Amino acid sequence: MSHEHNHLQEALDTLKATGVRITPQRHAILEFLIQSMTHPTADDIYKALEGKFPNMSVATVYNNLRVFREVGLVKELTYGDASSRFDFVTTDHYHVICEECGKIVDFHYPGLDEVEQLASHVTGFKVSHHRMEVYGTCPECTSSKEVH
Amino acid sequence: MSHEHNHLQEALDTLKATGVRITPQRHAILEFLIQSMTHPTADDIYKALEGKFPNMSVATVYNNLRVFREVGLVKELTYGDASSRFDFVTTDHYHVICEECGKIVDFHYPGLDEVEQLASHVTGFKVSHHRMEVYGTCPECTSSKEVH
DNA sequence: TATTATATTATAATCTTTACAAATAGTGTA
DNA sequence: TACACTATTTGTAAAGATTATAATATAATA
Repeated sequence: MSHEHNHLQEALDTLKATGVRITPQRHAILEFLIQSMTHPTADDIYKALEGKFPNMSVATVYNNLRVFREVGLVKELTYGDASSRFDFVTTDHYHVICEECGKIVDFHYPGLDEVEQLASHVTGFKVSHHRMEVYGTCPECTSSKEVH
Repeated sequence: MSHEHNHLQEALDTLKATGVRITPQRHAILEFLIQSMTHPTADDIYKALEGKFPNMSVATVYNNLRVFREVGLVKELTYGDASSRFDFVTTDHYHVICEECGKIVDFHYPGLDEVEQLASHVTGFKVSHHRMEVYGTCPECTSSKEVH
């Protein structure tokens, strides 16, 4: 049984446990998110599935991404550009983003608990979580800039 | 000479040094950003200045915020909600955001250089910078939830 | 299989941000 | 100070992402 299949099954179980109906569209969106390594936008997902679901509405993609987010299956990433990107939640990881080509690469790092603790101490907030992204230039863009 | 005045003067010097013209609108936008503790949206700024500049266009606000960002005077913050927020750059700090009322509070923390280094090492990226935000509930919202 | 609430679809509407062209106003120089 | 040159502002339109709405279709359950 592959990792992808595991993730999908767990996600479906989560939906069932939360009383969220499992429709073909939801199944397909989840499947696509899990196997996708590219942190797609809502429109990416819409385009990727229009072969399988010629009649699917963009609203369906947005609706279901919101449902998945509320249930905790999916994280919404808001960077500077126009549209949000969506990431299936697996283990804790952060993102490095290439400022040239927009590529997003995962990297693992132990959770920044001490930052949360300091923030909580200084501001009096009850802290729930944090987000962090690192920005730079990916190896491909670096090398293509060196060639003249 | 107040801190605000200092910041404003430095900002104007930066503009002059970069060859960016200093217009009344730019002056006012900068002034508002510096004295504002609320990380305003472009529309907030537009509304705040429409008394002083009844004819100012929203486009002017956006144009100038982009100019300030390019010159490094202003940071654009993109959170989950619809519109970007703008922050006058002073010293390095991070933000805690209240998930109940949206309040944004600054806190200082030594730069997370080691995270950047690890990310660079693992992914091969040339890292330029990072962003981080902490989320939680502010003291006011916490106490108002406790009362029944 | 029948029922019922939930999900999907199609479309319109909203909201933020950008593009564009014409009018205006800074800035350096004579 | 007046001129000329160019950047900036303005007003409006357009683009793009996301949400709202109402009618239709469908998943879950007995």
